[in-house]
Amino acid sequence: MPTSDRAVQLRKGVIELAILAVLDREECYAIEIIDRLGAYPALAATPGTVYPLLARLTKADLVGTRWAESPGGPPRKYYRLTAAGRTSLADGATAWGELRGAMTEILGTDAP
Amino acid sequence: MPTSDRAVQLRKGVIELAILAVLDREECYAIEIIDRLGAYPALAATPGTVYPLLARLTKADLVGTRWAESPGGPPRKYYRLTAAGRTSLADGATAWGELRGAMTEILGTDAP
DNA sequence: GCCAACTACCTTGCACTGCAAGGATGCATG
DNA sequence: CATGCATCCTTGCAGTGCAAGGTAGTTGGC
Repeated sequence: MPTSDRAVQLRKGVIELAILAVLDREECYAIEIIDRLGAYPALAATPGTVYPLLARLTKADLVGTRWAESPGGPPRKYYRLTAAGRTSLADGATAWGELRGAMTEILGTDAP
Repeated sequence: MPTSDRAVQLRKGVIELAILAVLDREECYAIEIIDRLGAYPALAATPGTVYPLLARLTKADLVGTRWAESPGGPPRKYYRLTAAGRTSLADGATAWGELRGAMTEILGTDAP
């Protein structure tokens, strides 16, 4: 077992959680994911970050892939959540909530 | 400068920010800091994490140190924020707020 | 036809972080 | 003095994020 504690993973893997959340909304290909994250400056990630991460997620069976033609350009590899991915997303969201709550208390700054 | 972008740092350095926040409230020695963080399971950290981190913060002049006798036991090294540390804490809190906002939107789960 | 530009895929190598494990030292009590 | 406790700290590993760079298919001007 690499790390049984979810919270520990979370502190490093905020982007992973964000990607799972994006894919929970709709099937996307990599560059689409990068664009979606780029809409939030705090979450912006580069291909060098996203591609290895998607490879990890695929290997862990949290996402599945599908090739599809594109209307002009090379074919696209679409990613979507598996059942395990949805479970992992739910766990991650819970852990995120705990981290967020703890940080809010410790920072003492309450923002709406 | 290793990293000019604060948000990038934050994703890895949540614990660093938490420690700055603890020291903003009161001067502490290392084991006290570990106990304060341990009050929040999501932020719990071990000595192996905290000592090197405090060494980094000291070297970066974000915290200062002071030795003081203890009532039974070896002397204690107390840490407190410097002016630069307070600035860094404020910056970090802002970056955290942005990350929190982005994650809240992307997760779609709105919790108060 | 053919070359440039664009889109899309992916890999390599480095620096930093978090952590488990383990040491070193001073004080108190049997 | 020997044991226990509080306190300090270091070493070495695994994992993450990222800049930089590399491959391949499609389109469009010439």
